Amino acid sequence: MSTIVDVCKLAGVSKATVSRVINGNGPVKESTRHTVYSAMEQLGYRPNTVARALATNETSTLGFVVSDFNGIHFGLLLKQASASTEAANKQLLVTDGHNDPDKEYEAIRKIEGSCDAIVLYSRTPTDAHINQLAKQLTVPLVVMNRLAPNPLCHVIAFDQQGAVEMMVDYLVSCGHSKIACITGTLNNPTGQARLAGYKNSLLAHGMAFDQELVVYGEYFIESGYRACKELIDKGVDFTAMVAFNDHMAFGALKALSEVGISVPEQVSIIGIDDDPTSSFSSPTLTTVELPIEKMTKHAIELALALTKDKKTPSFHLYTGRLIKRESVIPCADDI
Amino acid sequence: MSTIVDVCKLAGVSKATVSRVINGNGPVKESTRHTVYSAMEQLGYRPNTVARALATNETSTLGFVVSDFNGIHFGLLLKQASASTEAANKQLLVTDGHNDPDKEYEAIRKIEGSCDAIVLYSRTPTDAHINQLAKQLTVPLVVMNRLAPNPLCHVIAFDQQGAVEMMVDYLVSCGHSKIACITGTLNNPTGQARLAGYKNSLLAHGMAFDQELVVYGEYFIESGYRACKELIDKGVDFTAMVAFNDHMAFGALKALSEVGISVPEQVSIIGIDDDPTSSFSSPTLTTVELPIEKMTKHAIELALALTKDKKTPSFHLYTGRLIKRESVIPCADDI
DNA sequence: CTGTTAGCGCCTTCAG
DNA sequence: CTGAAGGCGCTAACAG
Repeated sequence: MSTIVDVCKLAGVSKATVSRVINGNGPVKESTRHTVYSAMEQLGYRPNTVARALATNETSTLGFVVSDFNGIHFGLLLKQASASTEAANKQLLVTDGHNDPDKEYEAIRKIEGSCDAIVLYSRTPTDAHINQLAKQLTVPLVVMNRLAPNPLCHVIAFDQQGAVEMMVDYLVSCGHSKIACITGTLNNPTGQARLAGYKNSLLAHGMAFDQELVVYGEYFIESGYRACKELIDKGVDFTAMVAFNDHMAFGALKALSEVGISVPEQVSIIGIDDDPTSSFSSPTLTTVELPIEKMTKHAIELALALTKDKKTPSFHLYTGRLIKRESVIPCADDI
Repeated sequence: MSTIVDVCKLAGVSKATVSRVINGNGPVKESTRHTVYSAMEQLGYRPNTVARALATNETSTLGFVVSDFNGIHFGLLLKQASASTEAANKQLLVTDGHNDPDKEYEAIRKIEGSCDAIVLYSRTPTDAHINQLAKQLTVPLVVMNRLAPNPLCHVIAFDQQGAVEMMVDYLVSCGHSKIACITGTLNNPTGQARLAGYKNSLLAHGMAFDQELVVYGEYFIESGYRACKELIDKGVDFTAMVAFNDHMAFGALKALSEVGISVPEQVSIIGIDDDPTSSFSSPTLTTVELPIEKMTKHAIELALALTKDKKTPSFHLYTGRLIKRESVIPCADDI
């Protein structure tokens, strides 16, 4: 690989001049600029990224950490992240947090030195983790998927509780009162907020919270299947069901159809995510859409901006949107 | 951020010594090693990744390029890629090729300088693209998803044609003869090989290829829906259907159910991918599983090995595995 | 076992 | 408008 010195020799100029034409800054006479260009071309010269990073103290890459590469929104998330990053002519360094706050912490500290800012999309870390990170990190941090503002870092949030409230409200407005719930993992803020939304909406409608109607899921399709089966096996009576994501709703659909319970005639179902498959299940799934792409775009752009100049920590809340499809209808038991 | 010099001063030793304890190479007296360690700790010192990369000419990161972040296997792929990479204590620099060979080429040239080897998982590039890359790249290249050996780079391949042959063979063995086909995009080797598999298997069974039975899809669920609808609208007669991936099969399932054609009683369907959802559709989907994780692991490990010492280009072929579920049954028309 | 001395390839004042 | 020189932080011979 040829270096800047090779270009210097061939073009008969100094490193400074070559550097100027590479970076398009500083004044260079048109003619010398030209000779330098052709020298570079002749040599197939490409500036060394690493050397440049060392000299400028800028890597021109953005770190992106997700809790688990195999997560639901992952494709969209990275698609958008990559688009926004490339639009700014930067690179994306992505890392998997392995759904474990400690591993995630390690992962972040590891990539810290290779990027100019970090965006964290994760469900696992506690506030303590985040705070520690924000304090230790030498690069700006933008956190997605937190529930509350943080005095130490910027957060792009989604109103998890509000989304589930929206779902339950809708079911109630359709006359349902026996509303089952398949939760997600409850050991993190997202799951907890969603469950709070479920309880809260019931409460708001003067309905009692019944533990028996609640089964535990883990966001995967199988866990929705299993959870719903559990409900059926226990003989719990319900006319509607809230699933903490679309995939689990699909699993529930399967469990219900296996025992001959028809959706939506006997049971209405609603999910969250607006997974692409939701328009193609039978019946099509009523759900709440998360503005993942908008949020991601925002996060990346914020992170990019922070590499230029720090701002005081901000908080941005996004909300979901109800998408009505076939899986919810008025309650048949309704009197 | 403290540098190696700060550690030197505090520990009262030279840079060389500090470097030795950091890298655990070269002899260092136990006691001085200890003082250096505590100095580092006291300062919260962390070696500068970029500087080290410049000095060693090794970035300890691996480039991974996918044709599209929002692709089907993407989650699993990156999950495995990240696992293998981290196992080797390296980082993953991923890039989206935007389903366009030229953009992809640019993307690769761009990350080239930031990694020690590159793994390319893509459908779009032609052999010419690959060859050009292999020639120009200054780091080793491992390509996944090619169909044939390449004299210039290592390839980890999947037997696309064989997979579809397997599918058609199975349908034929079930007595089907009017077998429709929803293709994927046909402007790349994968789609072409799969279509060749379809034709080839028919031929092998002495059956004629009928263009009317073939509709064009683009791997998304909607395109499967649309393609199947097209078939139905045209009044084409078929008792079985091959879809070039599971998602399109789901779309087809929807289209069929909308017009009251029951699967598998009236039409059998088979897909490729073994998508997690395939066990939960109604009916569950017969499909061919791709050993994506194995292939990815292999690719990463090979790439990692190549950073140590180059080997002469190799070719590794993986094959699919038929997974029988409910969506295929013997042909009713069978006499 | 440890220190000295060059670089790695580029950017960036500061002179001219 | 251009060149010289120092430095980014670390590694790696080479001496001692």
